[in-house]
Formats: sequence, C-alpha cells, structure tokens
Amino acid sequence: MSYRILLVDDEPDILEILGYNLKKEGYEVFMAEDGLQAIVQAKKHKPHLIVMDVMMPNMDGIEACIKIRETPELSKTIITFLSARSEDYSQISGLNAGADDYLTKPVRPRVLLSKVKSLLRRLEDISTEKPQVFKDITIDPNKYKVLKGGVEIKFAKKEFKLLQLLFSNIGKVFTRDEIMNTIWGTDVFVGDRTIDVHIRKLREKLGNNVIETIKGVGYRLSE
Amino acid sequence: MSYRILLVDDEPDILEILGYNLKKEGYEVFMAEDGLQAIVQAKKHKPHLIVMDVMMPNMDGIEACIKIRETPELSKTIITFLSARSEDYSQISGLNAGADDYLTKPVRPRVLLSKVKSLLRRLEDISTEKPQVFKDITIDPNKYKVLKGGVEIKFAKKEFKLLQLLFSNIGKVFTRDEIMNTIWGTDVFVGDRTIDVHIRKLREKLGNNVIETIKGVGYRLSE
DNA sequence: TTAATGATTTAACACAACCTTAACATTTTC
DNA sequence: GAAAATGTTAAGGTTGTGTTAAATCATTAA
Repeated sequence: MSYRILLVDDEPDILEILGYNLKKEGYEVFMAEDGLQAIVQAKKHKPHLIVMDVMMPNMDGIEACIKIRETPELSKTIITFLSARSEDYSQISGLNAGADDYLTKPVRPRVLLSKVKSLLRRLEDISTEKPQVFKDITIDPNKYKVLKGGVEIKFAKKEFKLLQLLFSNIGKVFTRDEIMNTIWGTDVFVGDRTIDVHIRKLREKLGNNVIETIKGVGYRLSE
Repeated sequence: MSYRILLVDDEPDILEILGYNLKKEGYEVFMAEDGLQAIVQAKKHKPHLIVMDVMMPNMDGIEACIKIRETPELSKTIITFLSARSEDYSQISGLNAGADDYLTKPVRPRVLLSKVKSLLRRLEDISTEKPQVFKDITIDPNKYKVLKGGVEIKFAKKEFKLLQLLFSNIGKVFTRDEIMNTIWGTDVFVGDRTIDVHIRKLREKLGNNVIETIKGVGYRLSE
C-alpha cells in the first residue's frame, strides 16, 4: 500500500510542482487550496501526512491543524507546515497547534521528498501498536479494523475502544471503573447500563464465548 | 489517576511545546529548568516519569539523575534523558547514572508521546500482582483466574477474595476475625456460618485437602 | 440549512448468580 | 457426654447484569 499525502497551499503552481514530484515517487497525492478544503479532504482520504501552508485564505493552516487534530480518526496523521523563512512566530504556534514539523519556503522538491520520507518512516515506528490476536479475532488499532475468521467486522467508535481495551491485556479483568475511565474519562457521567449495552454489541458481533462477565468485578476476554 | 511527568530543560520553548503535548494527552505535567529545580520538583510531586535534558546550567542531568536515584521514595521513577544526537558519550554515562532510556534532540512531540506511553506501560507491568502458586493451584488476581491442574475453576467474588486472602500468606492461619475484616470490612455484620459456607464452596471446588481448619483459631492452606 | 442515518445513552424490566441465613448435623474439646 | 465450634444443606432475598426499545445525540448527505 502506498502512503497518502495531502498537499495544502493556496498557490496552484506550488501544488502542481510538489504534487508532481511526490506522485513520481509513488505517493498518492491529494490537494486542497485552503484550510476548509484541507479538512474535507483529510476526512475523506485519511492521509498519512499533510503538508500545509500556514498562510491561506478562508482558514489558515494553524486553525485547520487544530480542527484536524480534534478528529479522532486522524489523530495519527502527521502534519507539517510550510512557512516563509522569517515567520518564526508561526513555527512556534504551529507546533503548539499539534504540528509535527515544518519546512521553510521556498521548498525544494528534493528537500521535501527527503523530509517526507523521514516523516513517514517515523509513522512506521510509531504505529507500533501491533495487531492483537485472540482466538480467531484480530484487532488492528492502526487500521481501525477487526477481523473474525478472516472476515472484517465493523465496530462503532466506542465499541472499538472497548474492544481495544479488553485486547490490551488479554485475559485481564477490567472493572467497570477502569472501563469507565478509559472509554468515557473521569468527568463524564453515563449510566450503569451503558457499559452492558456496549458489551452486548460486542457479543452480538463476536459471539458469546469471547467476553466473559465476572459478576461484581468486571469483564475479560475468556480463554 | 493520571500519570505525573516532570520535564526538565533549560529552554523554556521546549518545555512549553512538550508540556503542551503531554498535557493534551491527559498527563499531569511539572517543569524545571535545571538539575537543582528538578530535584526539588521531583521530591515534591513524585512523578512517575522524568524527561530531562543532559546539558543544563547549575546541575546537569547526569548529576541530578544520580541524586534522584539516591532518594528512596523516587526509586521507582523512570528517568529518560534528552541529548543532542552526537553526544554519544552522554547517552552512555546517562544510562550508567541510572537512566532508563534516552531520546535524541530535537524531539518530535509525537515521538515523545509514544515513548512516554511505552515507558509508563512498563510501570504498569511492574505494579501488577503476580500469580501465586500452591500445590497444583494457581491464582491470578489480575485475570481473576484460578487454575487447578491446568483447568480453570470459576469462583464468585467473595469466594475469590477469600481464596486470595489464604494465598496471600501460604500456610498462615487466618482467624475468623481477620477473614471478616478483610472480606466484609469492619462495619458489616454477617452471621458466623457465612464464613463456613464460603470455605465449603472453596473445598467443593478445590478438594478437601487444601484448606485446613484449625479449630478455635481459623483456616489455612495446609501443606 | 434540513433530513436522514447511525451511534450512543437511558430507562424499564427480566433474570440469574450470589450471598446470607437458619436449621440441623457432625466433629472436637474438655 | 455436654458444650463449643464447625460442617452441611436448601431456601429466600438481594444485587448485578442482560435485554430491549425508545430517546437523544452526532455525523453525513442532500
């Protein structure tokens, strides 16, 4: 599979030049001309890497970056800013906004390529949350994917998180409190039955012999 | 409970960027700008993890690390160094000083986060209760699991607690009072036969040669 | 924007496991 | 052999979980 890269800049010339070079290297390239488009494209294509200008009409790069960072499914996306050499300010606030790196304009295609390469290598290192296997079930946190007997089963966000928690320590009993704190956080109040309902959903999809109830204690993957 | 992290670096910008990212992930972050401050902050907040630059004014990271390691109450604290890429020397001597890991500067927030996560996971593993073994019986508090001859036997909550108590000190006689206080607490009143009934359940499941009655005193695991 | 779809939470009730008790039996101690 | 301590059994009562449907909330598409 090739990596997906989203280029964001308000100058079509730059998009074209950089895009051409990235495509030539085998990357899948998407483009956007402002922050708003960037967000739409990001959600649509789930790029591994976003290279984004800071100064843009409609919505600047910083703001777009913050919005993107708020999207859970894009949390692993690497964001790199392009900024004019002198705008040191933007570098700092860009990093504050959750960017991983920045490049100074004007960008040499050759420089961009080597940067892109090293950033994507980093992604490989980080996405080291290895797929977990239990019985005939495989859960891959990176791809947000669950296979049972080789067949993909779809899970909603909360369901997936819950499943991920149970898989994070196979066999361990997770108390309702632990589950609560992990999935909902400490300052959210949801009723007691909510957890059961989610457990039920998981059982519905995975079968009844996977998640075991320990009454008065919690739940675990049953070996 | 969230983890506490102490960041130590003499560059406020770095503190700010890394601190921001760690806080965003839900960690409690403290900061210090040199080794002396680091020691003060460490003693004050008992962080789970310290991320510390090597080169600093007043007292460098190596020395601070040694001092911290000498403090008994901080013995479990994980210490990670930050060092410029080329300073191989400091990496070696840092690890000699009792550091657990190191990162090379410049540090990408994303890299730090994944590192922090994996280091703290190490902490969790240490703190988990280890399975106890007696005769052909294994009890694993974490998984809430009891094996006899390799076969799992299920226990209800109170039963499990009682068994856990007996296993907590194999061979020791536990008086009815001790059992009462441990399983039911001091402000709950249950009849005298209740304990017997629970002991009976355990014997039913584990066989009669495991739990011994010392009449007038209590119960124990019999060798 | 609104509509429509899907995800999440709530509420009400059903159900089963668990715990405790009480009554009586058995064993141990003196 | 009587008293004291513990063992046994089965019957409620209690509690925690399962289930369902409907209500709310969030997201996507139109």
